[in-house]
This record gives sequence, C-alpha cells and structure tokens, in this order.
Amino acid sequence: MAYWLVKSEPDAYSIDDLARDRTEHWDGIRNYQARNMMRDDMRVGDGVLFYHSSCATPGVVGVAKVASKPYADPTQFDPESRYYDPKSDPDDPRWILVDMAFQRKLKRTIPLSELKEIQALSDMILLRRGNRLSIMPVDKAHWDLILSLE
DNA sequence: GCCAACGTTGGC
DNA sequence: GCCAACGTTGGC
Repeated sequence: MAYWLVKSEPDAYSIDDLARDRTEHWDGIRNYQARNMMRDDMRVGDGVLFYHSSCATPGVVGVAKVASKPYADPTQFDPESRYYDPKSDPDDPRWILVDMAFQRKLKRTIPLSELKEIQALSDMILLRRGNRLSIMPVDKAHWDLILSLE
C-alpha cells in the first residue's frame, strides 16, 4: 500500500465537499506527472492526505483513499467543461483519473507553516521549493509523522 | 495583488 | 531540439 497527497483549492473542492459526496472522481488533472501517478502507481485502498492550497491556511485537512482503478477523465471530451481537451483522442484518452473516497477530516488543519519547521519532513516533495505538483507520493514515515501531529 | 517557479507551446 | 514567450500554480 502506498501513500499520496493531493492538493485541492477549498474554494473549488474542499474536504467538506468530499465528506458530503463520500466519493469523487478526481477530474481536471492536466499535468502529465500527476496523471502518470494516477494511471500507473495508485492502487485501490492507497492512503491519501487531503491538502488545501491557495487559501488562508494551506495545510493537510483530512484523509481519503484511492477508491477506483484508473479510467479516462470524462471532462476531457465535454466541450462544455473547462477541462475540455479537443486534442484528446477518445480511442486513446490523454487524461486519466481515479476516484477518491472520504475517510475522515482531521481534528485540526495541520498547516504548511508547521510542516516546514519539522526537520524530518524537509525532503518531502510538498516542501520543495517551487513544487507545483497537485498529486505526489508521500513516504510512510512522513505520513505517520504528519498524522501524529493531529 | 505580487511574484517566483515551473510546465507547455510553438516558431525556427 | 532549442528556447523564448506565455499561462498557471500557489505561498505570502
């Protein structure tokens, strides 16, 4: 079992939205690295840290898990969608997603500022300068440490 | 709102 | 294949 972190802007889709929906197809990912991780590396049951970005207090806010095998992101074929990709071939879809299922909301937000102060987390991808990946792997040791801060 | 960092696009 | 221009991300 592997561990991941996904970013979401709470104005667009928050942990409370996921708590309400219980499960959500993680659509709209238009970055090849992130797509490759969903397509090639995620397995049903993998753990996911849910992270709020571009907000007053960015940080880890909940736990989810991977809830489906990878499949084609339907929004790429929908001309009405902001994620529409006219260059994607329906016979060979460019964008792949998985479903995410709600597990729980943390008792508190664990803020980015706090994670940055922890030496043992200094090599986390999330904390690397200029990191813009919206999906990234998390080491088990980092996963355990972050959740121990709750 | 600013701006650094990055990924993608497209001309050559 | 290079690289400048551009758009986006995301913290502050």
